[in-house]
Amino acid sequence: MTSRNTVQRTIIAGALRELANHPTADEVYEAVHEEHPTIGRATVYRTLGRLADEGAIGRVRINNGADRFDHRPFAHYHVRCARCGRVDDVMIPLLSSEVDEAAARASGYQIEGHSLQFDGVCPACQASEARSA
Amino acid sequence: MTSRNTVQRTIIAGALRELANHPTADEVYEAVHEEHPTIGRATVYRTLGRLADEGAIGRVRINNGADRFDHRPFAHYHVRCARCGRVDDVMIPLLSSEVDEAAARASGYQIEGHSLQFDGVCPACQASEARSA
DNA sequence: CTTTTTGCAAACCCTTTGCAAGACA
DNA sequence: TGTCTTGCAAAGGGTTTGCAAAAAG
Repeated sequence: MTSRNTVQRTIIAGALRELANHPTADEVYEAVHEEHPTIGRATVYRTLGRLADEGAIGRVRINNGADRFDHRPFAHYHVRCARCGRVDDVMIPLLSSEVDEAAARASGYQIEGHSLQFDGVCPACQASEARSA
Repeated sequence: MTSRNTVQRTIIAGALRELANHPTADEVYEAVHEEHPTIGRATVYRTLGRLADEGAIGRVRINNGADRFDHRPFAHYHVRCARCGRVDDVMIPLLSSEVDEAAARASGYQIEGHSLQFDGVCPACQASEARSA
């Protein structure tokens, strides 16, 4: 239950903070592993999972793709580019709790939360499509 | 481009119609394969994918889990039980297009759509937790 | 000292792919 | 016919796991 402060944990959390744009666990692993070749992939996956479970970092579950991690622990939505796979923040207000309540009424479930993912085309891919059109 | 009407296609679409509760491709495969042992897994995956792309059936992408298929082709939201993994429909109105528009404004993406997944505890698991509490 | 965490490799789940043979239009 | 689809097995991406050794409290 108690979560120990290991060297690896510090390194991994630090690497996540320095990596921009929602890296996947594997991207964090690559970055960490380059500086600290003894740190294994399993440790990175486990540590990121633990940090996310504890609420210290955010985990962005992507439909049909690797999970991504976010060093900022507050909830917000994300959008994924259908062309290049890039993931960005969508800083709009969270859906009101009425939506969860309506879902609870409609389904009989006890709703614990929701995830909303937008799909679209990022500015860069829009530009390159306009160019080639 | 033209989509052919093969025996397999008919069988797979039929099996999906008979399976309740959003089966995974593998569950469809199991059902189909039992009746028609020559039909392979790849065919089931490919056919379900094609049917979904054509809009004949729905594909429910689950965070962190296998895709599920729905013989009803109209869009609706889903909820997944955090305990048993069951997936059910959530028949609430779709989010207004204003939400997509706000996301477009906030992100610069050209938004093509969104997916909203609820997470919670299904009635059966609620009951079994109440019993053991 | 006790319990958690690590590192490694192997296992795992879900899905896609290459290719030759077969089925549709 | 021409081309789409099938079946098979193998490969692929992402993540988890078993286990003994090492580290944290």
